[in-house]
Amino acid sequence: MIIKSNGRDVILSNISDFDIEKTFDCGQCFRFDPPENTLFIEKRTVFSGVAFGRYIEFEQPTPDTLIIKDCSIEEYESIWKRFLALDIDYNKINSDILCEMQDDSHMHTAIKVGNGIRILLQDPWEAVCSFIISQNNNIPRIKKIIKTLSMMFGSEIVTPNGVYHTFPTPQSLYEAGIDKIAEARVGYRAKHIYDAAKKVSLGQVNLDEIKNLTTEDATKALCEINGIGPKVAACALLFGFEKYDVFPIDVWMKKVLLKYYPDKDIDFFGKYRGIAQQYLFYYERYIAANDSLAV
DNA sequence: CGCCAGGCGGGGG
DNA sequence: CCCCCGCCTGGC
Repeated sequence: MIIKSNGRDVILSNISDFDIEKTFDCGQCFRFDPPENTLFIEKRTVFSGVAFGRYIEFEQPTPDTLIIKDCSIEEYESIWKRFLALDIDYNKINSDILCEMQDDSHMHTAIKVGNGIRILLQDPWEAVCSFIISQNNNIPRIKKIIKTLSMMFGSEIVTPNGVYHTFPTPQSLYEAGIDKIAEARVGYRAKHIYDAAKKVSLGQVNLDEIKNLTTEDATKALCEINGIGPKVAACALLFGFEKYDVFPIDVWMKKVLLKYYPDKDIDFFGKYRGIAQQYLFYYERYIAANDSLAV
């Protein structure tokens, strides 16, 4: 990978195993979108949004080039390289997954189809809160709720592309209270979001410490928050705490397990089972989407 | 209208 | 201990 700056943007060339569309479209992140005028059918190569308190725009004009707009090399190195997981060798991870799974044929196909997906490293609090919101909910509505909460309780970022808002801090949501949070149309999740905000604000749940715990202990710690169970904890740990050995099981993964792996247990998927899960998840939804187009 | 959407918590068996 | 139901809301 070659890192260069043209004085305005950071330009990465010779990148591999990175697909911006798959990465931002696989249900792990709710705050990045293509420009509004992008047609659904065309390949989407530009995604922009807010993370870590900043507005940022990414463009992948060719498979091996990534442009990070209005960004210095320093900012790339300290924030976006980690966020996009560009410091991680996915070629090696993919072969490790296949090796541990004894070259399982379904996994082989899923990796082929999903190649380029990267597990983003999002802000821990944002991941916790976002996946509390995700329970019993669909992606468009999750996105809408997070946008509303950010507008109500985040701080404003003015950009040439419009006004954006940072993700609300635990403190701002704690101060807001359940009733104000409920005005974002979050439904019964208001008390869950509030409980999370309260416990994180008061230090009853320490997200920095959770980072250093084993996956098992980290899961227990997160489940102290009302509204966090095994599924939400697993997603938060995978997408916000760099825990690759969790295995979120949702309705899609239940289908996958039943269909391809009826007699396997979780250990079969190896130490990168969180990433393996993401490939299988993407693959199953890809098949479902193609089936519905074919009819 | 009813059902469902990337679950969880509480109650009853 | 496990199973199962209700839950806010919006889209179909």
